[in-house]
Amino acid sequence: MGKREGPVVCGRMERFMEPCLILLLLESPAHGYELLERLGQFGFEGGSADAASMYRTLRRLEEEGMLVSQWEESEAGPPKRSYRVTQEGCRLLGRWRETIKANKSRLERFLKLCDHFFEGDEAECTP
Amino acid sequence: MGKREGPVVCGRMERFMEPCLILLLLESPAHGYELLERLGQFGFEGGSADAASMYRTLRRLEEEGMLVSQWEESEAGPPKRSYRVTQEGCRLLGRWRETIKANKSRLERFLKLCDHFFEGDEAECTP
DNA sequence: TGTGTATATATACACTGTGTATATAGTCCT
DNA sequence: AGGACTATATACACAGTGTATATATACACA
Repeated sequence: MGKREGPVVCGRMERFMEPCLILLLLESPAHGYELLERLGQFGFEGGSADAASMYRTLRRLEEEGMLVSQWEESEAGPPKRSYRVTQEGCRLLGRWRETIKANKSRLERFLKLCDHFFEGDEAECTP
Repeated sequence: MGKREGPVVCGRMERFMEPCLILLLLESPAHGYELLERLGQFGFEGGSADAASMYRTLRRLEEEGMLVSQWEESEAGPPKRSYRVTQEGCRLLGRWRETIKANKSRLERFLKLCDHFFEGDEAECTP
């Protein structure tokens, strides 16, 4: 009943949050705290790690000219920094799109070959 | 004509080489230098960075009991360390398989939403 | 009035994995 | 002897992430 089930299988996709943020902001301008929820659809759990990563990424993207922000007074709660995407940000998203298509293909090739060694949904194979 | 086309879009999938190596060794036992070529089918280019990463990963997987190795004398060239997968390694592959299925879904959700903002194969969208 | 909760943004520090560069060594060719 | 190919390995620096913490406003409730 230990929580130990072997070495970590992280499968973390580096920087993947970046294109997700641009895409969400393209749907509609928003501030960080709101984006944190909407990131859920791409598999981010919205924990404190994701929050830290998100705020860092938003700041960096603005430094790089991919986003612009403005402070907005809130009726309730502290002020929020609202972001929107620039033309540069759009071009960046286009490059991410190609990269992500390529990565999807890599995963598909892996899974296809993997299926030869697994019986349907079996969790194991034999050496 | 500069090589500069904006910030880096690395899209690196952390540790992805690990399950690829196990899968290739499940197909047939092999040594590192040979695996380096076969890794090409999963998008690894086989450069010196991949080589370093591969040898490190093979050694770690053996330490963790996922692989076992033995030295083999070669008719031509230096001896080679030949690896094969253990039962533990098979279980690990099973967990990677689930993780990678999940990541494929994340990428698909991204691409599907992305398509709303791009015209077919267009490389750009509008803010 | 003070305490706790929710909202909202931000950053310091340590850790992990990667990329670059380099080292070692045997075999074959010229 | 020198260079190319095969084969394995590791030191060092860097980049991205996770944890922990800091700051500040608004509101409910005792």
